[in-house]
Amino acid sequence: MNFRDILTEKIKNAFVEAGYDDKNAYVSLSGRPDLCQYQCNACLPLAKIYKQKPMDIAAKIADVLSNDDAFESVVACPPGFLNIIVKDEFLTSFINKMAADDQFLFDKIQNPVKTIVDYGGANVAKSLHVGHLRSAIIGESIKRLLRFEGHEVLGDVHLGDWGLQMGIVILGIIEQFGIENLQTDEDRTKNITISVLEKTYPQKSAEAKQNEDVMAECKRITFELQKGEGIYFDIWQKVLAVSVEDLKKNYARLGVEFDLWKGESDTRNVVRGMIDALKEKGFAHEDDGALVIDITNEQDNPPLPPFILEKSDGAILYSTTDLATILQRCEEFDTQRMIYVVDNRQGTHFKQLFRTVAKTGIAGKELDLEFSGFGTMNGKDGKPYKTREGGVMRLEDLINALETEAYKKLEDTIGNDVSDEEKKEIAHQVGVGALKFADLSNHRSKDYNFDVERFCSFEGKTGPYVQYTAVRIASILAKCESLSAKIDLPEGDVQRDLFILLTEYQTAVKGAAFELAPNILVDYIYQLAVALNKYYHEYKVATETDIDKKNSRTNTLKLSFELMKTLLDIVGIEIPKRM
RNA sequence: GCGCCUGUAGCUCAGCUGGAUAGAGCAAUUGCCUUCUAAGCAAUGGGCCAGGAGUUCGAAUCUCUUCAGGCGCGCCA
Repeated sequence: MNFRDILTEKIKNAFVEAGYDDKNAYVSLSGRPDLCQYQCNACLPLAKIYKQKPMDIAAKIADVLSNDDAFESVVACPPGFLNIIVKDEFLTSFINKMAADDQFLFDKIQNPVKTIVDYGGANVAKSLHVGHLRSAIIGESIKRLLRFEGHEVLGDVHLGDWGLQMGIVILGIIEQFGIENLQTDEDRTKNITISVLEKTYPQKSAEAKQNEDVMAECKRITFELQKGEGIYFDIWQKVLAVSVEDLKKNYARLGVEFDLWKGESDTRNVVRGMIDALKEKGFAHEDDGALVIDITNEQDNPPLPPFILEKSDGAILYSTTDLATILQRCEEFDTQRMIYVVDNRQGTHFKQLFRTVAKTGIAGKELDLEFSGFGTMNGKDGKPYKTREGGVMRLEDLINALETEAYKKLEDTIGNDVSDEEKKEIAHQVGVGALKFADLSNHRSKDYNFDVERFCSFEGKTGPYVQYTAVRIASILAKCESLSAKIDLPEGDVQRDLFILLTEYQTAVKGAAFELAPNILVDYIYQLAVALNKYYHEYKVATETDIDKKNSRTNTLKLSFELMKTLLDIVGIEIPKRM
């Protein structure tokens, strides 16, 4: 059980015993650490209900708790706060139990929910750019958070591989090589490479936007492709294979792993049946040449646009495949909850999608569909991020920049006994760690300013700071042997504060999971790193001559390190062997 | 036009189920490497929480409003 929950339970009992409602009687960390460790504010609102002075109520509660051996003191403070200090013995006993448990006494969820986190956002034939970074990092972290809580979670990259962009790319390829040079698998393997794809889409897409005829041809090819056979389909298969291989490489570099590499195209065999069923049930009808479902209601202002199943040219689009994907997931995995980690700007689309599911009852059961939107990544000027040359920055280049910077730093600080290979490995861990930490420390839904120079500084509240702290602790632990598992009462304020903070981890994890907001956890990790830096600065461990003190300190660091490692793993940050 | 989001230190951001003195990092100034790694530690300065009104014992947090910025409003994703 969570430490603060234990305290809350005691406080609640006291409220009941004193004859008051315990609804708001929860314990929070003190906002005035100079006065107390924890506080409870419930007496203030109770004053009105019971027509008593808040201080009188607080005094009664304090009195009830005066004999509880968990508390050093519970004091009523004007205008009616309860200021709480716990006994060192009580706190330390909890810390020892935490250290003895390989799950740190985490309360796993009782009813695991079958969940899919949809977070890739990657498009076939387009290289990953900084815009994909947020989805990947945030989504991966949400997946791991929920998994840590005990849910059954799958991550799905959900590739954009069946829409208009495919028509655009295919046309671009045909024009480059000639359709006669794309007939055999051998030809296609020779011509369709990742570097070709990277150039083709931006060029052709720009052209299609300018030229109506080109666009019409792209749309026609898309429509033909969606029949699932023929030369366009053959080309598409190769494009998909080449793309996925490249994407896997890039995601792996970020430490992002998907359980499912599904895409829009995977719905191609069920889309027809779904559309027919929706027509039959009278939900879908024709409008302006397109097949749509009306989903708006009177409360919507402005009215919600209709949900489009088929464009007027007969082709389907992402809304169609997204809907079909929901059905497929229910059927294949019996999914109960789906979380979409997607750019905020797609909010309306998902509102439409969820409304469609609710209105048509197409899933056949209650489904928890959530849009977990994230903000746009902007440059220093607050406008969408561009490279110096004005182009979109590729994710690969960004990671390279950070790794190079980390490598430079290593050359200055680390000894010559470290091999170049190891230096590169560390530079990679530090670079990616910096990137993830920086991204995750901002609130998910807010836009944020992307600044390579700031990311590369590696000082202060950054990933490398946290990694460095962990590395230092590991280095101390390597010099110390723990004789017994015992952790003694705190030797002073710094250690006591650390103990209290250690007990807070569960609140951070649960909060982050509940809000789908990894920044809550990242912030906790940072606080823990700060507390640990203070701790090992103030208390020497390896050089301590008092055996008992040394042992207790070692175990304190051991618990801290293990916890840090576990939490860093949730946010996808690795701890290097040395720094 | 309608809707959604944002506005907190010079800069980048936390805090937003209302609680005591609004927190970090960067930047600035100052100490600390003969004892476990200075990517560190300790300290100082810096705020009418965009403006106004309201609700409340109590507001950065809730409500209304003004201003500023971003985004979205049917066949792109």
